[in-house]
Amino acid sequence: MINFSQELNSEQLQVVLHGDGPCLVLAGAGSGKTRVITYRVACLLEQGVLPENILLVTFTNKAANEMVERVKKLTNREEKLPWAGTFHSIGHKILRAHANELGYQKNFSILDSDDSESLLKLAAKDFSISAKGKKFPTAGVLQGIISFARNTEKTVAKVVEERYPQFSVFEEAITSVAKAYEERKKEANAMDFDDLLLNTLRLLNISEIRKRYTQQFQYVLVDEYQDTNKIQAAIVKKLAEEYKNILVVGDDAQSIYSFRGANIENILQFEKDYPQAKIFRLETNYRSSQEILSLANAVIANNPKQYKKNLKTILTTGVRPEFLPHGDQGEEALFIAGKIASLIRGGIEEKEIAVLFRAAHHSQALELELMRLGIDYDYRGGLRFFERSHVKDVLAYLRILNNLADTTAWLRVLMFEEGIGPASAGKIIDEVKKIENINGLENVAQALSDKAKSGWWNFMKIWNKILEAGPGNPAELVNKIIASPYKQHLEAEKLDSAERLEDLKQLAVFASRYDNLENFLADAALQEAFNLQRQKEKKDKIKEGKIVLSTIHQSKGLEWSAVFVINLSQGAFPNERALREDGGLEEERRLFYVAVTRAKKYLFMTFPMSNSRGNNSYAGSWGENFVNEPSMFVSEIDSELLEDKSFLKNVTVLNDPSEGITYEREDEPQKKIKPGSFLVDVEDL
DNA sequence: AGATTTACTATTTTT
DNA sequence: TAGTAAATCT
Repeated sequence: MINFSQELNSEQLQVVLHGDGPCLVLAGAGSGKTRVITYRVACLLEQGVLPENILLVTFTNKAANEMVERVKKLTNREEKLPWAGTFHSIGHKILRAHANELGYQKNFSILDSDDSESLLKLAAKDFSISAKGKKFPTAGVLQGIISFARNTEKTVAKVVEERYPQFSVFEEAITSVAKAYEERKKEANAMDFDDLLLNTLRLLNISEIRKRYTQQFQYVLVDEYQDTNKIQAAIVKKLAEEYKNILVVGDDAQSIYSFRGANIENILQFEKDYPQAKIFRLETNYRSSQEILSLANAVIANNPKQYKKNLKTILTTGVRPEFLPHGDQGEEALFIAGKIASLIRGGIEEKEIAVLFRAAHHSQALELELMRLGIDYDYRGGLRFFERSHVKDVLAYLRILNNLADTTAWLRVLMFEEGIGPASAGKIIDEVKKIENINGLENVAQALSDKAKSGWWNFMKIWNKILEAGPGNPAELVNKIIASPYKQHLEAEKLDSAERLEDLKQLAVFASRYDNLENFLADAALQEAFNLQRQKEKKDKIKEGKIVLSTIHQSKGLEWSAVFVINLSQGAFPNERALREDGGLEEERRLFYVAVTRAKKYLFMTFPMSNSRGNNSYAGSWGENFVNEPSMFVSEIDSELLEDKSFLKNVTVLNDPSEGITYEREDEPQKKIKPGSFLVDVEDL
């Protein structure tokens, strides 16, 4: 038996023991909400609830896997929770079982955002008109519009009107493109990420199917509820219909995904949907020191629309957070690298240190510096494994094998054959539609020009190699592709082909966990396999910890002893583009809140006063003006809360591009410095 | 016409 | 860097 009262505080215990019926848990940052859900699940299992009767929805598959592992340990059971995962992976599981009912074939493909963008491009081709010198939105923008519309249950026209008024002349055309896109997807027997949610909801509207699942899920638990959208909220509401044991956990102050249709109002709506809902508050912060928490509270207080929370903490370190301006990004990087080295010397473990930033490319200068100093880091901002182009190439071959109608997969593998461009690729795809099964591919060549034909036969060489493998063996399939002329293609085209081939061998290792192509492809698309692998890697390297570089979005739910939030200049953070959106400033502020509340003991906020020309940096660096202003969030912090008060109080950064920056502080006379001439405090290194 | 090469520009966040 | 538009090649 688990000794709950010993391992949980009284707030947490309430939820774990009494979380039946509809429950809304308002959990502040660092209040142990993951812990509460984990223990709640363990508690249910100990009460004899069967694993398959528990639905646990988390924000990432990784979070789900970690929770499941902890539950296993707590309860000393070997069995997994079969229904733990993201909305997308759970939706997919349900859809697999009932695809036919919605007019899909069971082997449907999942389109990631690149795939759907390329399909959209095809769909948009017929509609690309320009009006009054205005250009039709790019595929990326179209995707944003259509996806947002679907996730918020608004019409495309309405979204254009509200969020993209500059394209209002194209309202009708965009609506037509959206329709054409839907048709293309259906033809390709494919679903995009939004479909995984929308179609799940459609299935649950069929009463026999709904019954089957509502009767199964005695308990429904949802983490990060503040970041769910309308569709997701509707899905869980349906699934919990029978038993009404639905427990949602969230923090409105940490809602950072509204660009994806997430809706904080879901929390308010929950209370309306279940007027009898129990409301729990977790207001004790176990993570951060009082000093850090005060700073976080001071900033978030500027967001007027909020649940009132009264976060208490039990930790006081006496160390205040620091705000540290530097000359430019290079010096910022140098400082951070030096500080990290001294923190490590001071006894803080590498894995207890993180550097957080607003956008993936903000870390570039820092990465160079860390590499130079030989500090190893784990980078979470950039391309993930399954998003690398060569991995996607290989997956595309497998997708075709699994679903011959998969247009985007075809486009991908055909376009890099010499002699085949968009036109011939289109022709081939049309020909393939006429074919009954994969053996008929030989005949496609007839419709092609001589040049395209040679490209086609090159494709067929790879294809025939793939067919040597057993169809039920994903690992062998991957290995066949590595052994095919695709390898020569990589070697000819890419300078780093050796590394890429290594990746592909890794992919074969992932694949060996599967005996079924469909499941392998689905997990790859939903990033599930990758996360499992990452966990394994972590276990292997438990001793040689690395510091973490991450976007703030990806740092959600995590914590470190020391956290750097970098590039705190106006325009970079808050992000200039985000500010243009409705409610953008509030969301950026919540993002800042998330960033600083990741820190347990030490928080450093850094700010590059200038961007050197040619440096890959943000706002203001492009024209002549390369002087930054500090982030407005910093001015929302009472100087009493910071370490170096004098600096913050009197710094004035003036726009004087030719001369550099003029600044003033209490303890020094006015100083003028040209960009690039700043010196780093040697003590810090 | 369709494929390929070259020149140029713009970078938010993600299941 | 990577994705796109324009220019050039076949």
